[in-house]
Amino acid sequence: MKSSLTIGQTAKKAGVNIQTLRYYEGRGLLLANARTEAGYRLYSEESVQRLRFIKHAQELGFSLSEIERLLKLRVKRPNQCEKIRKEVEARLKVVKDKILSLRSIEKTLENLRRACQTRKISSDCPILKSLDNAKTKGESQ
Amino acid sequence: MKSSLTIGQTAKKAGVNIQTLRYYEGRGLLLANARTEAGYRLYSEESVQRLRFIKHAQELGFSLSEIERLLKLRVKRPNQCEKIRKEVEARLKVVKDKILSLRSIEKTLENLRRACQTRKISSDCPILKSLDNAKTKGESQ
DNA sequence: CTTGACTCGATATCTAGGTATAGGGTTTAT
DNA sequence: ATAAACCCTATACCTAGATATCGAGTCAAG
Repeated sequence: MKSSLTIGQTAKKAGVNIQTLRYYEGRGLLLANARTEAGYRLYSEESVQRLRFIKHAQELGFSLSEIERLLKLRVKRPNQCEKIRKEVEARLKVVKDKILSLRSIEKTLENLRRACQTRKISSDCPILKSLDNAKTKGESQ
Repeated sequence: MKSSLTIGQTAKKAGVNIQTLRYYEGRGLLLANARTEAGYRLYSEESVQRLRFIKHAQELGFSLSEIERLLKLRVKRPNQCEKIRKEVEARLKVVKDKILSLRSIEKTLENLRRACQTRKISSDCPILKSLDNAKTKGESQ
């Protein structure tokens, strides 16, 4: 017996708004599993999981289109393995870069915490240096 | 001799739009160091660094107000150490949580990459499970 | 068999974070 | 001394990602 949730139950479980589900459906990000006779959307537990993934990923700085790409990743047929592997590789790079940046901020904050404990004054902004491996999109002076 | 950059030079160096600088000034996120007689904004190298930090932090899912909090963190007077330490602790938790989530996604992607190489079919969506330690924020409307 | 909670689609509105434009002054290189 | 390339303020507009509202159909409980 597979669970069938109404849109309201699903939204509540995932902690999102009902219209958000309809909005995601419009974007093709989360489709209902089925509809009742009357046209009511029906969802499953996996829909809830999917919703939570989306919300979580947004907090990590992924846009809805990036999240779509992440959610599409799976090996359906062996012959498209190479294509998928390339895509996985690309997503992986983005994720690893984010982790590196965050670890750099983390280290700075930990230093700052230590400075607090030893009551050492830091008049300049310590966190500024943390991400200064910038991409330098522009050029030199 | 400290460098003085015009708004255009600053924007170019940081790879952002000129109006973005004016917008940030309005938000109190990045003030010009000074103004010329004619009212032209003047920036320093540190402004460029600050801009890059902002842009980078946005990609990690921080909002401008969160970024403001991060940039305000410094020990100005020893008597407010405890207050700052608490704030650092809070920011640190957010950062560490993000790292954990990303590491979980990273692991899933690495598994998927391995599955690709061994041509193992995965009909369901493997990435879904990665963040299933959800927070269940509560309810909707 | 009705009433209140729920759902539908369609459309309008909102917030965050910019980006563009208009009308006018300033600097710089020719 | 004039045109190109800046800069100024103010205001309008834009995109992403939701939320709210409207008028109407549906369902469950008394």
